[in-house]
Amino acid sequence: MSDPTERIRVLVADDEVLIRGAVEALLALEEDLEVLPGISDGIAAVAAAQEHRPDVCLLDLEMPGLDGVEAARQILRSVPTKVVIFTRHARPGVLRRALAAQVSGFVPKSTPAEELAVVLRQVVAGRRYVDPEIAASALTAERSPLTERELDVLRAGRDAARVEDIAAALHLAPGTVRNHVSNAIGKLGVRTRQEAERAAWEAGWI
Amino acid sequence: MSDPTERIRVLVADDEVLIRGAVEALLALEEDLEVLPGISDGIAAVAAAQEHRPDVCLLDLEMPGLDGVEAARQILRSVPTKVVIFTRHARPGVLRRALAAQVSGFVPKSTPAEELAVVLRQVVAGRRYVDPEIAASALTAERSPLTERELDVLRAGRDAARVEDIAAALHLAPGTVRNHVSNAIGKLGVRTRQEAERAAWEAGWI
DNA sequence: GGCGGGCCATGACAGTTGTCACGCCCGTAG
DNA sequence: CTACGGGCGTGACAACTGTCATGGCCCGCC
Repeated sequence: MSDPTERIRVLVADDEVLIRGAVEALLALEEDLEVLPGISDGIAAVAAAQEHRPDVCLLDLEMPGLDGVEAARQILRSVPTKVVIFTRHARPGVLRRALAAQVSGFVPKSTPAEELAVVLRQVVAGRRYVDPEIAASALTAERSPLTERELDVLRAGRDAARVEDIAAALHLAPGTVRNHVSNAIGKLGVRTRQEAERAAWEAGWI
Repeated sequence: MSDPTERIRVLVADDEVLIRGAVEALLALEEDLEVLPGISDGIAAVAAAQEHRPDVCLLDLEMPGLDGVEAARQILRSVPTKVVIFTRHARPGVLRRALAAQVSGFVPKSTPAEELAVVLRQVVAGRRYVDPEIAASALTAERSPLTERELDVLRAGRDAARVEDIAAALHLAPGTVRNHVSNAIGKLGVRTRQEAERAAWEAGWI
């Protein structure tokens, strides 16, 4: 896989073309890396990975079509390669989800640029790399104080305007939904349902 | 300023270090560009611009401390240089604000990477560059259907939880605020105050 | 078995939000 | 001058949201 005479073949997927181009340029500076033609969305990334069989895929988390973790899952199911996720919002919950999908690396966009090539080499060599900052916060982060049902309600609330809609979607009485919402609001220390949803989202719980 | 024997000196500011590094690497490939030490926030960008007096500053719009446009305003007030803003969310209203701040270039992060150096050269040569896509949508975008007062209310609502707080901030009766909100909701075709605020924000009206 | 404790479900109640109909002021057209 | 229309400000009213007290269910533990 990492025969020293062969260069490491890297596939980069990011919908922000400017950034993808920049990252590709950065990686192309490394003599032992070969950058494959870049990709702009999750579905195309899966197809490209299957076609080119790169040594490692660098996937942006936020992409149209398929998000990075989902794309990683599909790629890893069909191609013997490694995946590194990189993302802007490094929420602990996402890290968990990514690791569950057998991703080998996880870097936030706040890491120094020089690190990136190092991480790719490590990952290709069979090791894992997780940004220490995020790893720490994922470990120290207390598990969600919210109950399963409360999470359900907040999740359902993300695409429902009125409480009554949530109730209908979950086959509950409106009062029940209000109660779960109220509990969540109390636990999260916020004042409104929307805020609770945002807070839970940012904590990576939904 | 662009003496052919001197290279163009570029200052890049972006809080996402990985991306900044990548962009710097991309620009460093161009022989006629000299990349100065990068910066991670708006305030530092102003200081760095004053110290190094680059030919052009490439500023990310979303930065902690000072946002790109505000940083541009301060830089242009004190240093003879050009500014190019680059951003993820290219809303027409932001473009207006940027141009009002005498910015010379405006590129979304979805432009192809090769463009970037071209834009910088153009700007240093005294011309302007605005992403044609955004320019078009800024021109065709109908002016806000909202009245001045309605915009005020939505603006004030962005950092107030309850309607009553908005009323207090604007020295109005709560009922009046509710009325403006209601009008805005109707005009924007949404169902709740928060949605109206988001819609107005994304349209670049507040 | 009997006893808490946690979670879920529900309805009553109070506070907040959105809708409506109205009055005021001002600029303009007839 | 008068009528009209548009924007602003206001209160009454209805709908929605968040809080609270209550009860059922399941599980672990004397």
